[in-house]
Amino acid sequence: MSILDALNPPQREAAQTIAGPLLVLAGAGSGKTRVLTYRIAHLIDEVGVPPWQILAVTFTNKAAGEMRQRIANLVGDAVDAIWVGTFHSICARLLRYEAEAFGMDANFSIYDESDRRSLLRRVFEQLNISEQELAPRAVIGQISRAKNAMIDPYRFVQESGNAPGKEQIAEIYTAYEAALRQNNALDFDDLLVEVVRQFQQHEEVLAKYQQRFHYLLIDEYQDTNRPQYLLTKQLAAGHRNICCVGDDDQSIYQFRGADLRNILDFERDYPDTATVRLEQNYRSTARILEAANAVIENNRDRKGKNLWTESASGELIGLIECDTDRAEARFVVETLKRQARENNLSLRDIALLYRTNAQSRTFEEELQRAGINYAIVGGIRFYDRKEIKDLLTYLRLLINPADDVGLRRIINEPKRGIGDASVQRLQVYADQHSLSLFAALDHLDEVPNLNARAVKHLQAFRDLMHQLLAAHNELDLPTLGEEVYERSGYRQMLADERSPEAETREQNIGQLVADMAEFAADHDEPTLTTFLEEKSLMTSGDEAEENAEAVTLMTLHSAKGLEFPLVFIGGMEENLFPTSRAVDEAQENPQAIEEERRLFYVGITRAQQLLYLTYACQRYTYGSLRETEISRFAGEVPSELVDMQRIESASANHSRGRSTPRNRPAFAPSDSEIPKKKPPPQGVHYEMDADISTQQSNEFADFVDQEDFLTVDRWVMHPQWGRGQIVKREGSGSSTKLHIRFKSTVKKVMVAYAQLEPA
DNA sequence: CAGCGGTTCATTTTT
DNA sequence: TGAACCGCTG
Repeated sequence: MSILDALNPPQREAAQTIAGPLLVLAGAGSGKTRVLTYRIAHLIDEVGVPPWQILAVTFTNKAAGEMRQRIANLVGDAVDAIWVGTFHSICARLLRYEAEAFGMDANFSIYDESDRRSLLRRVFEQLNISEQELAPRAVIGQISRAKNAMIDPYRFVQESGNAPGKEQIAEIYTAYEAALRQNNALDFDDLLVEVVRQFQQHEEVLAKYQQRFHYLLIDEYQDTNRPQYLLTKQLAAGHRNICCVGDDDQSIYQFRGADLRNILDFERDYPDTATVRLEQNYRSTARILEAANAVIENNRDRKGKNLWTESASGELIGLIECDTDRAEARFVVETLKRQARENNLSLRDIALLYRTNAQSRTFEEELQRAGINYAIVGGIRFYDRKEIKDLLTYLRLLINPADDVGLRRIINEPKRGIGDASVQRLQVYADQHSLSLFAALDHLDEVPNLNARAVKHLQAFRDLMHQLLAAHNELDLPTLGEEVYERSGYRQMLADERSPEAETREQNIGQLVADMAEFAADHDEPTLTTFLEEKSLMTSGDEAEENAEAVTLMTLHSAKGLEFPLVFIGGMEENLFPTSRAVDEAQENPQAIEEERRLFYVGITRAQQLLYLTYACQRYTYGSLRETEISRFAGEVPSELVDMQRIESASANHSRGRSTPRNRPAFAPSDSEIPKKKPPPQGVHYEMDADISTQQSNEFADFVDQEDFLTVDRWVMHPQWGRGQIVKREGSGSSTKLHIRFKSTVKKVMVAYAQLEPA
């Protein structure tokens, strides 16, 4: 009797082939995650491998969390010692651990896209380049590409040679890297590239990890880029027990440097590779699978495989023509309502997929009109909201005061009378004396041209930061968050505004503090650094709530790895899906369309039972109605699998932009009567009760001790995770922590912040 | 220095 | 359609 008895023969082979290199080619829905988790459980429970010798790399934090949970179900607490994470989070961790050996400052900031842009703006200023003559976006793209090709500025300069404009890019790249270092900051690309480089230069450190990690597992190997590939190779060189899992047909991130060769050439890199193919699909109906196979067949650049299934044939695939994007959204909403009713589906079973985030709006509007709950994955991350990012930036500065990009962001946020002119003067002084802006604040009397008023405001800001620095050493995480919120004047600013938007922001900040509390409760050593690191490496997909009764809206990219009984893919139009870019590129290089096709393949294979493909003959783009053409991909689905329909809009009343419903019930408001309120904030954050969130923690302490519903075995409601049962209670007063079992996971929460209610 | 209003420009996809 | 940026005014 083995754990592996639950697997089919190829799955079992993949799970128990533990020595040497192993490539698992896992088709969509073939039980890939199952194999990975059972493999790890097998290693620990049946082979006796200590869990800390295992490293598992996933594509998203969410996938890492799910894998952890599923492994825990099999092996229990042993899961805690396994390293599971994304390449980026693992690299960030490595860099902090080994900062000393690597000769780095462990307190580095991690720059996201907007920080990166701000930094580039500064570099443009330095080099006297205007954003008109050179698009920052393009420059960032080129720099990023160079980094991912492991070309440093020095080599870039050498190789830029005669290509027009390259010389200038080289200059910018050099200055950009220097600026990053001055700010003690790394961008996303750096996290990977730095580790690879440092390992090359510090073999003794690499050797340590090579010895430690006896077993490596890399998921979504088809989407690894060059540095990820190199890092994998470096680490695997020790014990050579490397297991890569992937599907060349689902490679959809080549646009950001993923290299299909990593998987196609795996057997060349490791000549003694064992290869296992998982080709039985357990997810979709036969028709859906057949459609997927037929579509991907059109790609030349693939290893080739054929998924099969024992499932019933299922329904035909709907291919629906609509007049406009609005009609498309109406059709989708009507159909999902009907299908949910007829097939007894939960809203959770339904996904609306699209190529670009911009397409979500119409769907959102129609869902709102119909009163259907929805959740968006992607789009704006919670941690990208202005107020959240501002607060996190204050916190970031407490760790790394040399972070000029961060300092500029918050020095006058909220407004405290420090304008651009003053910052500019401070910057000049800082540059002359090779100081950070923060350090320059200590020499205000030496900064030329500052008037008394500016000096006063700058002093006040400096004092504020020093107070917060002191607070950082004394307070626990959530309390520090509240302190920053209060002392910075941010709370006051929002309170003064008295608008619904400000109220939402206040609630979001309440959520941030609650997150900090959760983090504190969940980690043995909750430091600000690790908190910030986790949050800056999170994606919006990681935030999605699973228990919510809501339809899921997301891009096809975000949908990778997920499955739903009912799936709609909208916008099946040329120049949208495939994108106009891909279409243009295909003129010269027919392969250019293949990544789009793989994306379509990913989309189709998300569907378990029912699949609809929809397109609109006219679509609003850039604010005006444009004619469209059906996507070539629609025609690649064999016609015998398709039920084609045209949805007639009753009258041509859509010419006014927002059309009115055809058979509008007398009692329903028309569009113009609906208050043009912004859609509710995405995700789960809008449900929070403002009154509760702004309570002080010590008021809660008394409350907590009085409340008798917070005892073991009782059921409670958590605003984020829903209903759960208390399994354990730790500590007392304001530091009381509870372990609560929710539907799919056990969470530790801090009572003082968790806003629990009896259930 | 801050806030307003006008203009311009853009849409892939995301760790 | 919108966000984001610029320049003007109070």
